[in-house]
Amino acid sequence: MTVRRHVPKRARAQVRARARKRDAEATRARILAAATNEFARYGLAGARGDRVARAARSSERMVYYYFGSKEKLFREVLEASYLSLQRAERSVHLDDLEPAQALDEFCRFVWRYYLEHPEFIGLVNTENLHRASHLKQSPQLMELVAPIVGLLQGLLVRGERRGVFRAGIDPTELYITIAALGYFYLSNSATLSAVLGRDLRTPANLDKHWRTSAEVIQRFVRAGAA
Amino acid sequence: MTVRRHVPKRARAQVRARARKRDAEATRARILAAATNEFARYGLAGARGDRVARAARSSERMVYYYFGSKEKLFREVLEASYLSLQRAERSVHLDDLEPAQALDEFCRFVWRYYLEHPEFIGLVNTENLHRASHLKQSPQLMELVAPIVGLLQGLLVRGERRGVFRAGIDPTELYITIAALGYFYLSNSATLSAVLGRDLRTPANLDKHWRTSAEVIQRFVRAGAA
Amino acid sequence: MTVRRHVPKRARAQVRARARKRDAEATRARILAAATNEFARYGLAGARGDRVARAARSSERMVYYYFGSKEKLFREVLEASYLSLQRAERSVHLDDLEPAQALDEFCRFVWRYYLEHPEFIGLVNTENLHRASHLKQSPQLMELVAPIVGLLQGLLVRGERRGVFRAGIDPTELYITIAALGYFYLSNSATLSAVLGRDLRTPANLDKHWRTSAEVIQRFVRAGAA
Amino acid sequence: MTVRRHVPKRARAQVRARARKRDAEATRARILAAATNEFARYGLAGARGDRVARAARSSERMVYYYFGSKEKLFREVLEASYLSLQRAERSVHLDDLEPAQALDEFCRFVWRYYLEHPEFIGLVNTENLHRASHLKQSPQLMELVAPIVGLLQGLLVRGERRGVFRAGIDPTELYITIAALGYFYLSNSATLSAVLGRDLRTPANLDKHWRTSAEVIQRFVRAGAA
DNA sequence: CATGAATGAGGTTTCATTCAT
DNA sequence: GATGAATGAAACCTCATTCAT
Repeated sequence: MTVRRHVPKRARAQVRARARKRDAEATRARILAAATNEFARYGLAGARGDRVARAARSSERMVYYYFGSKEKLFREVLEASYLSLQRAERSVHLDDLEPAQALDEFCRFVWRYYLEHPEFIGLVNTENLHRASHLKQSPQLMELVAPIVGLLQGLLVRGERRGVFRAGIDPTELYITIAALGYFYLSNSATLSAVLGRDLRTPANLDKHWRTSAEVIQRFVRAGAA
Repeated sequence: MTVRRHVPKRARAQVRARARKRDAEATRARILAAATNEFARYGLAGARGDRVARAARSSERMVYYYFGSKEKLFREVLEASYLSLQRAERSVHLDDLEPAQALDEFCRFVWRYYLEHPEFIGLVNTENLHRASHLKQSPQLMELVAPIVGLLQGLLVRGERRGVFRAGIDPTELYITIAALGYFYLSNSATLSAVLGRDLRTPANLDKHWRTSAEVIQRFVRAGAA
Repeated sequence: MTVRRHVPKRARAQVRARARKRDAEATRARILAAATNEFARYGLAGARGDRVARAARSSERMVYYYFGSKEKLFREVLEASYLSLQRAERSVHLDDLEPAQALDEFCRFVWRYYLEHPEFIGLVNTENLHRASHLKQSPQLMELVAPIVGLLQGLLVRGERRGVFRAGIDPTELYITIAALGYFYLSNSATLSAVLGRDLRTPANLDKHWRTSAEVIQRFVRAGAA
Repeated sequence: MTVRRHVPKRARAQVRARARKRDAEATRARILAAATNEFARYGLAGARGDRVARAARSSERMVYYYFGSKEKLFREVLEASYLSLQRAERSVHLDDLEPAQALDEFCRFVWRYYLEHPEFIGLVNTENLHRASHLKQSPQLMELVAPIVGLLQGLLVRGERRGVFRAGIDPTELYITIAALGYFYLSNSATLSAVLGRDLRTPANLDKHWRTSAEVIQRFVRAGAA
């Protein structure tokens, strides 16, 4: 008989459970991750339950065990994606920078986020196809972006006071403009590349677009002749 | 029973054949229109053959009779939509206008086109979900937008010569930027409205966005301090 | 080449179609018959689509092709069963008989119908489990039994005038009583047999019950001391 | 933290065990009650384990823990229901009453029992759908109703001796007839109401039916002209 | 040419039940 | 003794497509 150090009974059970794949949290998380990818790639209608199950190293049955239905799964995926964006947004701190630089930083953040989270773009497109019906069911998400607009507003006021930004800029419109420049380019890169005969996904072109976008924004807010 | 004048048998057959042909083409057109709407609203995976058939006052069987398969139908719909855009673009004449005004006109055209052709946005989003795989199969469409970029390039050169536009602007990037501002706003209005707590589809907000976009572009190209 | 008599083109097509099992009416009818049996034997929840398909020498797909859903199939089965009963009821003619004999004849008809249509009992029990929710959706069935009650009423009046039936009998209650005696015995024969230790389905016992029932009814309506 | 008197460890364990046992039995009872309701409302095939668990404020797992399988649970429910009826029947005492009045009392008991135990009707219908297969597996239930038939037989003999009941009435048939009048009316009230266009569940109609039934039985047994 | 009938394959979901502590 | 996690099997239903005249 082997000697063993005392370990709390509960902890031991968990260890064994995890080994045997009886870890609810982990299973749920794997399914959610797989579903995020699936919905982003194929949309809601095109997503397949068995692909989700296989990618999550689980079973289709488990998907329903944890999420109830395809639509509910999509809702959770969407919520999680927006919450993820929100979390990232909270990590942006612009107060220490000069207004122009801060705005530049913000644009860079947005661009990077879209670039590094293609699944977000896929999910949001799908949700727009469905006229935001799932989003509307998540009350907590209704005021998700509000803080980010507030942040931009503060920045505009600060810049205006220092005389570097002009007055009269709607922060919501500014936010939409910044988002549009990055989102559209990445979301539509496939058709645009085909139709413009130019691969928009090469590092050089990605970089060029980022620099163009930054300049578009700077010139838009900059104080100066009307 | 109706009385009818004697008409040679052969001629009568021809008339009937022509009528049938007209009907056939009308049916085909109705199916194509219905399918355009269906694919735009529901995506490729979400589109339903029976809905197309019903909306076209035809039968599912006819859809296959004329188009062979769902994917081929989608391809035809997509082609027709891009050709429609191309036709509209050819109707834009900017040579008689001042460069700044001409650019404004162009922006207005793009915005209007997206606003009045929501199905185009839906189809393009769907095609991007499929990584432009259908578009790539239509050789004639490969250089569809090229002329429009050429047009912009001409405009930029003209403006630069007159000293109203600055140098160094990539016409392709300019085109993408103009497109982005309109497309993103309209394509994502549902989720943005939900998340910003502001209905982006009200006439007032649509107009505000159009004016903001026009200004973004003007300030971007305008000659002046770097 | 074989000589053959002229046969209308359409008829020939039908013949061939039937041979190849492309006869919509017949397929639909086979499915309906199979479903009637299935629902009667197993109830709505217990009925299985594949059993219906197999019994109908068709496919599960065809069941949905013709009936849309399990519930709609059940509704059609139920409607058809009630219509079948109605048709049988219309064939009962009691006007030529003496009132007492006519009533006897009517009881016999009811008893026989239940005895020869066990599927009707099964379906009606199932529908009662569902609180008649399907029946309520078939407007045409709402006044199905009304005529039969009217017929009984006429009989009661006639008997009363001749002094052989007493006054004050509610025809609806009489109908329910007649139905109850037969229906309950046959519907519950399994549990009753088990619990009474006597096989209620032997010919002798079936006959005894029929005779008892007839007497119960006769003594109920007969004129005489209160 | 509550202060508590010192109690020997062993005794405390016993108390706890007893409490647990009480809890266990209470849980079991709640499940049985919930299952009774569920099977009565939805039949065997239509019954859902999770609904039973929720209604019993327990878990699906516990249902299997205590009852092993859905069918065994149904068997227990059925047995308990028949035993409940038997218990009620044993409380009926008719010896002190005049035969006619005693029979009336008996009819009233049967009617009341059905009226107040709709779950009994639901369960029995379900069991008949299954051709009494579960009932046949419970040996103790085989002679459940025998005593009640014996009671009726005694009553018939008594009434015959006093000259108020006629001879030759089969007590089993009498029992079935009494049961039929009440059971059928209540079991089929949904479809009958729909089809007769008259709500059989109103107090007035329930009362009218009870009175009719009582008269049917009295006239059936009463001594008098053949 | 046109069409009513048919269908294989696979999708989502549910069900009763067992595993493993 | 009690329980959270898991699951195989099969249910219902849908989809894009073809058959056969």
